Amino acid sequence: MSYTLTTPLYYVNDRPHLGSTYTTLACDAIARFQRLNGQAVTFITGCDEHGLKIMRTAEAAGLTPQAHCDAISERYRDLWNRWQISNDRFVRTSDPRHHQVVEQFFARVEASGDVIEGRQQGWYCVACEEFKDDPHESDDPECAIHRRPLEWRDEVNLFFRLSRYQQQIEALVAQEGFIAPASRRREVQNFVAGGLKDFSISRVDLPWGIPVPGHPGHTFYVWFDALLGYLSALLKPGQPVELEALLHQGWPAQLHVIGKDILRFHAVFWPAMLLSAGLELPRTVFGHGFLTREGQKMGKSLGNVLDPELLLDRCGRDAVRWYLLRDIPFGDDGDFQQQRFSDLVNNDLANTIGNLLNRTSSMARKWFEGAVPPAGAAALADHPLALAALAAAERFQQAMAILEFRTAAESVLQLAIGANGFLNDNAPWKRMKTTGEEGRVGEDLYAVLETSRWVGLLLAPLLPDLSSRLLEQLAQAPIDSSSNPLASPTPWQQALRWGALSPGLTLPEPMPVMQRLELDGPL
RNA sequence: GGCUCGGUAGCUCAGCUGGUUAGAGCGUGGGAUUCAUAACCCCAAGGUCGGGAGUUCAAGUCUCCCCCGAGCCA
Repeated sequence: MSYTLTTPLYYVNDRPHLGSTYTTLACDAIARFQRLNGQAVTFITGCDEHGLKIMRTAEAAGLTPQAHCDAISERYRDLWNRWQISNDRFVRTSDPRHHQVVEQFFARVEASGDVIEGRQQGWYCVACEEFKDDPHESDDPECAIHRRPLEWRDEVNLFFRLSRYQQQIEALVAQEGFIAPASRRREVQNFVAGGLKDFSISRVDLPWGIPVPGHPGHTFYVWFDALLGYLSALLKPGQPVELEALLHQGWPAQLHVIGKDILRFHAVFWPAMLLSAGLELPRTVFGHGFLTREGQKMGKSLGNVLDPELLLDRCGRDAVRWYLLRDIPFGDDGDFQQQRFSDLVNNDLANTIGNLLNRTSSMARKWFEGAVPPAGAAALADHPLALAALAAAERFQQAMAILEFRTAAESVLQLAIGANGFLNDNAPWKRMKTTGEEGRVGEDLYAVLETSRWVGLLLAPLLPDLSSRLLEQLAQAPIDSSSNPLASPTPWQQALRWGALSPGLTLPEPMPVMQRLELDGPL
């Protein structure tokens, strides 16, 4: 059982932004979920470091391209560490071993007869690293996306014969589940139906790139080389570079998670390259949406960029993860709204989930000698909260499996809401005043404590930190979702059994597991 | 210009193959309560389901036209 998933390899043109953080957090939740369910996960992320744009950015900063890439990629690595991203690999395309992978891959593609020489003529946007098909203006065309002047190119390049794969790609793209969410499939299908054209895979006079073997003066086009990073990432430290070996250690990838803007590269060009090289295709390409902020696009010109480092420092991992995963439909565009952000975090995490445990633990400690009360009938599988917990877990599993984080989060939240309601209905604080009712009170408290344990468990892939704190308050070991499982069923799966909380267990002093977010002023 | 995806309560969204009084969360207003992180629980407020026409016994849910937003291709 092996599950490989990837984030895009982030282009090191600039420091990490919220978009890449969003993608990476989502992948992290998926990776953790898969591990908890027994999969041996290889979670890949990394940086894409070649190309003219990088070279110029480095130049402008007075650095060599390598020094620039070292610095930026380090920021990514550092940021992911601080977010506690559980990636297994961090690949860099300037790594010498990646060069070897690219060379071997190219040799296969060339052997398939898919590399030809061609003349590339047209307007080029350095920021996109793409030729623009047909800019209207004749004199000084601009890139519509970057609003920067296009550069005229006329050079002899190597081309990949994408056109030969027309039928195979058409079939692939039409396949249920290959492109997700399904709403994005049409767009790609239309593009493919328009006829695939060979695309250039090399550049001349671009020193910051991987030299094309047998073609002096040519370096590989960034995208050709960057996509292959997914393969390089599978190499183990010190392992000799051999493409064939990767087939036994994680390839094909189960899932590429990307932003919707690069869907075409992943769903069309990449599979064709793999077909040409005789390698298996990834199972799913998921193109998620973009984040806006208070209804506006984030951008330097607007000065409204939300910095992930600042967000982390001021709000913490749990809050941001919860908001992004629980409130923004994964796949669609989403809007970051600060008011809603703090409302949701405070309501869901602090008030509903945190306070549930806090109030129950307090009562148990006060009336049952600081310990988990005797379970009695509450340990039975037909207890209303047992049924609720089971139903929530099922819904959670189903939703996570199809990347519907919102539904998954919602199911956990509903479980906690139900438990709060249960407490109010049974009012143990009232009952406690009547003699002879302790047994019943104990059962009710046990049921809610047990429910809280389930909440803590289910939260593990989404909010590993909060999950640990929740479990700690229940004297339970934290759940490790960052390393691959050794046993089957996994400890997590084993823990998801109603009644596993031991009566008599000493409860630690209640401490709020989630601080309310008090943001004065905009982030 | 062609195509794709959206337009449902103040906000973010659910509403499967058409069928009882259109739902949830947040926000707002009221009530109840004291175990708890001024938390929790209950109740309410009514949105011509973007607009128009059509199909049907019946349409938010299908068809056509139009308007608005986002995007892809030209």
